[in-house]
Amino acid sequence: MSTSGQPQFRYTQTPSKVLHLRNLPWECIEEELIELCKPFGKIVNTKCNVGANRNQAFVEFADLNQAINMVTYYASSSEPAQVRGKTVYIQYSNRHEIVNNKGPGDVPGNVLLVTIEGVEAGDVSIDVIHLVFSAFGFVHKIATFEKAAGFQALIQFSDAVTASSAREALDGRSIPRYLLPEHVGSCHLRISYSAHTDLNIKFQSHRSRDYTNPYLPVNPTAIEGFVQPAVGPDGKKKELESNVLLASIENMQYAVTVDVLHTVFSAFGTVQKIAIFEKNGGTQALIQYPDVTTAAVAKDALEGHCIYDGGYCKLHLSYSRHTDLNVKAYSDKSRDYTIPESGLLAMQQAPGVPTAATVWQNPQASPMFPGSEFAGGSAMLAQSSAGQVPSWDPNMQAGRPTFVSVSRTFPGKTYAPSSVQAYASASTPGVSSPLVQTGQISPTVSPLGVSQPVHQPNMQPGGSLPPGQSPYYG
DNA sequence: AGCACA
Repeated sequence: MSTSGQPQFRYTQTPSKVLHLRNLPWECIEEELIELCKPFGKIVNTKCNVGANRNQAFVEFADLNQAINMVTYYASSSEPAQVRGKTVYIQYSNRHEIVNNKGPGDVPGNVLLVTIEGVEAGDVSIDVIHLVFSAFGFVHKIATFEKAAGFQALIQFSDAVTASSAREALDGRSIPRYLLPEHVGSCHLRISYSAHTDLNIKFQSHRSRDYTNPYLPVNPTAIEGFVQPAVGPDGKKKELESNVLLASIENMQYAVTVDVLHTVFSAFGTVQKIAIFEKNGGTQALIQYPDVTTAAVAKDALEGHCIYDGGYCKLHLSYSRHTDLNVKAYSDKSRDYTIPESGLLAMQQAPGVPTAATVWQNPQASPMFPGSEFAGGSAMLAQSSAGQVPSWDPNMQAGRPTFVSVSRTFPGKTYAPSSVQAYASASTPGVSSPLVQTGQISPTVSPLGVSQPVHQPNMQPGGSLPPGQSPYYG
């Protein structure tokens, strides 16, 4: 069944109504493809900006003869096919139809997902991002974070039209050099659409902003300047407490699923959300409780204990810097128990950020806050007039007008007052969970028994039960 | 300048 493999040469290729175009300018847009091809027939589909360099494209004609016409025409023409002055090479595609799988990032929305390539998180301040994107309209909110893909930002506009104008203008372009630190080489913006419609910004911080809500509290850790481990009265470092626990799972010989974790951690109170992920080759999980107290009890009770008998899946717990996980409601790696009917809702959940089953934003996550001045000391804050779309010139030199120094308060356009309500909804559901007191958890009694005694792995302090008891995940 | 990975 190996049909591929043989290199196809121009003269031996079987005709197809799909043509493969190479050597296009990377900026090439569909209109230009159509312009080039439509003299030869009816175009029913295109796919442009294909390939690593985004310089290839496919065009599908309604009829095979139309494609043949185009190929034969340019095969004997003295004028090569051109787009923007570049010679375009045309051949039959080795496929016979274009499959347009629009990824989630291609569905227009009011929130953009911007990947800033070639920079570290610290290189591009949120003010610079705000400045750049404000050129296209009022930026409501920005959340930045680091992912495998690199430094990313979600940028929320009023509507999809504004967002798409920003995308059209900026995708593939670079942030002007003068807005970047010296050491940054190139930094291309890769822009797609997020499925989010309204970002949930909890704090104004150096990595997230809500420009619609001047009353939003400033990240407390930002005010302090640094997130430094608090020092207890005894002078020892005290962990910052949190309602979210970070569990590292050691010696993970058996599958640890969301359900298993839910069972284990529910013994101490309502578990709101769980996210499992891989880090440094190990498995970790975040478990969110409604409050710090519950988390503290669970942490103390479970620390160092094993999910399975025999020392398997040993838990090490610490407090996360997260306070509210933003997870898919229902996936194999995450669960949001605060959403009713999460099984159904899971289908509609917004996969705003690609690649990960779990996504969370944390305004407090970075340990550093640059400077005491809240706006990060940036003198580059600019307030461009919302709604206007200045032309974007990446070669723009410093010293251009438009910069005004803006105070360290946030540009206080109070738009939708309704946005305030959104924050109220971010709190915990009104489930008062009966806490299992620490004292009640004898080291020899499995807390698992509390909730789901049947068919669940045994929570053992150190494998002291009779050996040979196998976990139910075998 | 050489085939789409959503």
